[in-house]
Amino acid sequence: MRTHYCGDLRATDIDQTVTLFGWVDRRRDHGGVIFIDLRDRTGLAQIVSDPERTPDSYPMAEDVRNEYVVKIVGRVYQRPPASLNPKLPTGEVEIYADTIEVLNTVRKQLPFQVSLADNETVREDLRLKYRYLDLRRERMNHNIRLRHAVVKAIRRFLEDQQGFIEVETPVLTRSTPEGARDYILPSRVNPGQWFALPQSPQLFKQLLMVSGFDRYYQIARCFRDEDLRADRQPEFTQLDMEMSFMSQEEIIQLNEDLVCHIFKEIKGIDLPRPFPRLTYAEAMDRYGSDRPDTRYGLELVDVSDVVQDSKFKVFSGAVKSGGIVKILPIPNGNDHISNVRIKPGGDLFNEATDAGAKGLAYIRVRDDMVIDTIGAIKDNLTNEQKQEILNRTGAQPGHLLLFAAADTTTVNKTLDRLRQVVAKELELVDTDAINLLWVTEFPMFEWNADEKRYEALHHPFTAPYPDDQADLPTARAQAYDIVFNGFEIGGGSLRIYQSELQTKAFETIGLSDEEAQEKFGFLLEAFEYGTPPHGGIAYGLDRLVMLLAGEESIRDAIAFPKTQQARCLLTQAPSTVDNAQLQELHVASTHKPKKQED
RNA sequence: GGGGGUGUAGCUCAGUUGGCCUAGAGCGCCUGUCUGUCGAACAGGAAGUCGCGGGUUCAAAUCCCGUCUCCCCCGCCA
Repeated sequence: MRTHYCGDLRATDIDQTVTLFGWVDRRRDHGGVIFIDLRDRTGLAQIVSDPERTPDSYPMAEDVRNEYVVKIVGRVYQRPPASLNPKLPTGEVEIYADTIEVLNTVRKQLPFQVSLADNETVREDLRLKYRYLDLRRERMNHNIRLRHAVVKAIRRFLEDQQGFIEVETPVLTRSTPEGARDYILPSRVNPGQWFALPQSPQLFKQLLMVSGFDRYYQIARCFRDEDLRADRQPEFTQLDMEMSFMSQEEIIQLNEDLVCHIFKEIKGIDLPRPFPRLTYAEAMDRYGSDRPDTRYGLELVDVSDVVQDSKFKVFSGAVKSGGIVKILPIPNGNDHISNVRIKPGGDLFNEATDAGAKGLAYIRVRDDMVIDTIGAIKDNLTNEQKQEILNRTGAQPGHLLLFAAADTTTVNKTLDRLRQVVAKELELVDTDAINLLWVTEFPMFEWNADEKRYEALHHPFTAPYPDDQADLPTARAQAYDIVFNGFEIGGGSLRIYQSELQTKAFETIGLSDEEAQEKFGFLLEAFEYGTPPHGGIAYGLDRLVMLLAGEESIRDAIAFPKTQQARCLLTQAPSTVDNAQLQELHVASTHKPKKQED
């Protein structure tokens, strides 16, 4: 049997006879001596075979090829001084192979090299089709093991230090309104009825609080049938938590403890405490986003009051109709960003109009603080107004000021996007920085102008601040998001635990008593039987692992992810099924496949 | 649903205004030389439905139309 892992061998193992199993990572044949890099999950070890020192193993060493699975028995030796390899943890030693046994060969040409140079990449669709080979590679092997380490750290902390217990909740559950599109499954036993896969264990974890479990967590698979992005998969994993009898402050503290524990375990970093906090209003004001990336400046400046009476109608008009005017000040922007890019047809202009803005005004600050801009702005702002704009933005010669004037949402969305584009282009992002922060005091509801109704910003079980209960539509929620370098990695809230207040919340989003009863009756009823005050949080585990791994796609944090078309290239799922299978489920497809020639 | 990008040897890519393309390079693969390499080196060799289908042309990897894949983004994702 195996006595050691390859990557663990050290000088202290010298003179030992070891048995190793693994894959041939590389083979270097010098005619008289053959080196084999043997790889297992821990790393590489150099195997040596030549006709004099290891006559028995030499014929086999000649025959093995990359990715063969072999068993090697041999003795650990100190490497000759000139042959030490400081690049390898095992680089001080090598194994003289007494025997090399091929346990399995590679019968087909490998679709890509498992072991390849750092600067080479492989097309992602190939990697996904042959994911088992991709996972053999260092990068993915590391990511998946990192993911495990994160989960392990979470479990150790929550279970061993904080008294949480993990409870599994159903994957076959019921469809609920609001939120994302559900994945649904037909019930064979109940013709015409459907299960839904959970978008999150939200309702169950609240019920577990009613049951008195007090501290629940789960590494929970969640499903949302929406279009994919680099950081969004249709099935993903949440670290889901819920606690009873804790204030928002206590929950935030416990979660800072958790996040610090994770960073300490994974990165060996002691994060500074407490994490900075921004209210939602402050985040929107300063960054135009509820998940600001604070690794760089470029804070927005509101000048609505300065320009509200100006003769430049774009500005004053926006303010008069209830909107705002804000500036994104860009130090040295004049050197990097040309007028062509700001004017119609330019990429920054398009970025702005994509966000809903009608255009993009600008002021360039030249030497001696001379203002360079279009005539309409130059002529229609008073000197006092110009001076105040320069003062507020802290403008210096070289500054480019980009203006957005519209309704508040559009202005923030526009400048948030431009802020990110500019930061990336001017390389203002400190990629080594780790910025964690809380965003608090979210509004309970958001007005949906298209559907003319309020929508829950977080979800409809979120509790308002006690002082705000009288007017729910404008109430602030006791909700909190945790943001990591501009990514929302988690969010949670205190929950409503009184059925009267819950009913009011449903009313606010236009969910009638009847509908509420039909969809959430079980929850409302549960609240009638002694419900503790409770609250919780859920983290996007895949996203967290992605960021910790330094990856830019959530797929690189998941062993077997889906493509952007929500397909699995490895198994070719989803697929068609037999008609008989459908009939059994009382289901018929209405999809008409395109004509195929054959 | 929409916008953008992509597809050429097993892999990563080059291939300019259509013709020196009978499609190249590096890596990998195969054969050989070589006893201290570690992305071994050197010599030789095999290897292509230029995503797929149509069209224009004397001539298409290159131009046009359609279509598919994968990626990024918008919408969507409480």
